[in-house]
Amino acid sequence: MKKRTTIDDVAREAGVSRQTVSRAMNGMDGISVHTRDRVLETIDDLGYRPSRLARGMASSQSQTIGLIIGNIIDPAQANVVRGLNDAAEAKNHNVFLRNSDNIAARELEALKSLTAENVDGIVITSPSLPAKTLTSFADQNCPIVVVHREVTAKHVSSITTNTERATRTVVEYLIGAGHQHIGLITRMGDVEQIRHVWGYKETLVNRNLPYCSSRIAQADTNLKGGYEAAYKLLSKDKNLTAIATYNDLMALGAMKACADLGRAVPADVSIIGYDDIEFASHIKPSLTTLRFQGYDIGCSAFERLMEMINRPEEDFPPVILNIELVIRDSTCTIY
Amino acid sequence: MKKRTTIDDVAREAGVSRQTVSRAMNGMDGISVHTRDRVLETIDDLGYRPSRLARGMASSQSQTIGLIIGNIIDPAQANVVRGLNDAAEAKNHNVFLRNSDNIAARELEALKSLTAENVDGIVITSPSLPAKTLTSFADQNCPIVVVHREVTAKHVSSITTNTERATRTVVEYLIGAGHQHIGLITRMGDVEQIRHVWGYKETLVNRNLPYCSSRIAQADTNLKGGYEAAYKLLSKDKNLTAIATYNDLMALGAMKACADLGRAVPADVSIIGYDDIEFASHIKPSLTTLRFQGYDIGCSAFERLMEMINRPEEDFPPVILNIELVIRDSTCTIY
DNA sequence: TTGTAAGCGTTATCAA
DNA sequence: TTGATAACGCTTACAA
Repeated sequence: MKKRTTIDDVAREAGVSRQTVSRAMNGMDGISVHTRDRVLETIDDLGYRPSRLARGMASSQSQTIGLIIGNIIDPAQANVVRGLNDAAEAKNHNVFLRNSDNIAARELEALKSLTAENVDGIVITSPSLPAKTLTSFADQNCPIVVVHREVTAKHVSSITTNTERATRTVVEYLIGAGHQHIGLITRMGDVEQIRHVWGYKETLVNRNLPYCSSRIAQADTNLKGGYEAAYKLLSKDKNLTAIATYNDLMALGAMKACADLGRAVPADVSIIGYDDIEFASHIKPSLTTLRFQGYDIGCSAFERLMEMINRPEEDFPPVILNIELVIRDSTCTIY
Repeated sequence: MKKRTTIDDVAREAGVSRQTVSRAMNGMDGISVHTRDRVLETIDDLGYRPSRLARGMASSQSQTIGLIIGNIIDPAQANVVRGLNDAAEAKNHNVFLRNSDNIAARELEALKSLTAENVDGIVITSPSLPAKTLTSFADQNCPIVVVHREVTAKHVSSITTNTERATRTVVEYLIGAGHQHIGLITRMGDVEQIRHVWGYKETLVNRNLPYCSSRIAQADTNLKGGYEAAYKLLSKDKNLTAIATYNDLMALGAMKACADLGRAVPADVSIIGYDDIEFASHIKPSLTTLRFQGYDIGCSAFERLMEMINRPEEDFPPVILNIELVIRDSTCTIY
């Protein structure tokens, strides 16, 4: 239990003032090269590390950001966490993580607690909260980056795919492969869910195929949700030959439902996911899916947030990510 | 962009001193019920939230702990994060997360940076680092809870299963089911890996079955690692009828290898995992595995760490968790 | 029961 | 190029 080494210890040891030490370690100018080197060496000798707390107090920048995530058990989202964490670490920033379980009330609670913790900014993925709530927090001196949903406002910026377009891509692909009876497994009500359904409906209508809301099932965005939704869909509509899902977890759940119902994938039913988690390619049959680059998106979200913190008055247009369809063995052509 | 509400604002508004506000909000005594209520009301009116930074500075307790995890993409580990986060949130604590990718050097880096960040304590899962390194950090006024490995020292405490015993349970079960040629997929060198191999070897020897080191493969503890290890094992030893793995991810990878090699699970090869992640029961065939209660363990790790922080001089004996074998469809009896 | 004063370890501001 | 001094928002110790 030794006492903490402080900036004053370094100053005394190096025979300079506290402020000079500060200048040296923060790479500010107004200090001679010679002095800086000596101070840096002393810092090293003493194993000195500045206190984040004291820094935060003095500079009113905590070097800490918040990350609110729906479900960390989902590997796609875990990848966002990993990317954001690595990017933050590289810039000497810390991350407070909050798991919302995709519940709006918990997102709100997380937003409140994080702002109270003096974080410099917040990244939130697939929020269920209304845009208005988000912007009200952003106005309180706390920029927000929204991942996986488009929200445009002062101090708010988005990094997202175009869900509607992505869904069109998927459904087009299935129709092109000869499927006429396509089911959709989507998440519970929220803006993204509406876009998901739109993309689906629109494509069917454009292609002169019947649209039928009974072929849409809403469920929790996890294995169990996907399983139950697919089970229901396939049980009540024997004609379905394909199902598109909101994410890979749901797709894998749907594959299990097919197995339990004695429907072969892809021979009887084609399944298509969204995310391309590692499991997608390590399962039999491997999963056709849309690729979501979670890790990179986590990094980008951090970079974007830093820009917003450093240039508060600037507007940052949303980043719309490209989507890539990865065709594997869970889908096939029918005649 | 409004200015932060401080304790002084509350004090002024309530017509009391700063100290009285502090007493009221921290539930200390030496304050009249009447005054407290008035102060609390003012706090509420003003929407005041104390600054974690200032608190940390003044009390030299940051209300923040560190969590170093091997691989957050692994759902079993993600569950630990979730449990620990929820427990911490309930006690108004924050968590700094570090992903080590199971690399000892990154664990060390994380340990260094976290202690520099004035965390009150650290939880680390399955560390590769030598016990000595861990204890040296613990001595620096930073208690450590080690999950998934037993380390006993002053200011260090463990929550773990007995890997050796767990492995014995698994191998006994397989032998009892008639298997005589059992392979083992384990992680890269580390204390736990040695225990894993011991439990395996010991059981074989006790049951008078040949032990053969070529039936052991070491790999990364993920899907790819499990896939490659199983592929190698099954290719070079056609007699194997069962494989025990270090975790479910590796087991699922192994199942894919079986599929690619045209070996049916469980008819030709029985596979057994460790963790019981959600996928284990949502895959075809469902995975026989040992249950690891990640969420609860995360909670316990936090509680334990709080105890250690509050009672620094006390010794905390390791918690050895019970293991439960969950028999599903990836294993079968052979004759 | 309440208030006053002195830190905690930095950065920011201004003076030398 | 440097250094002294004042914040930052809170807790702790002590005085009233």
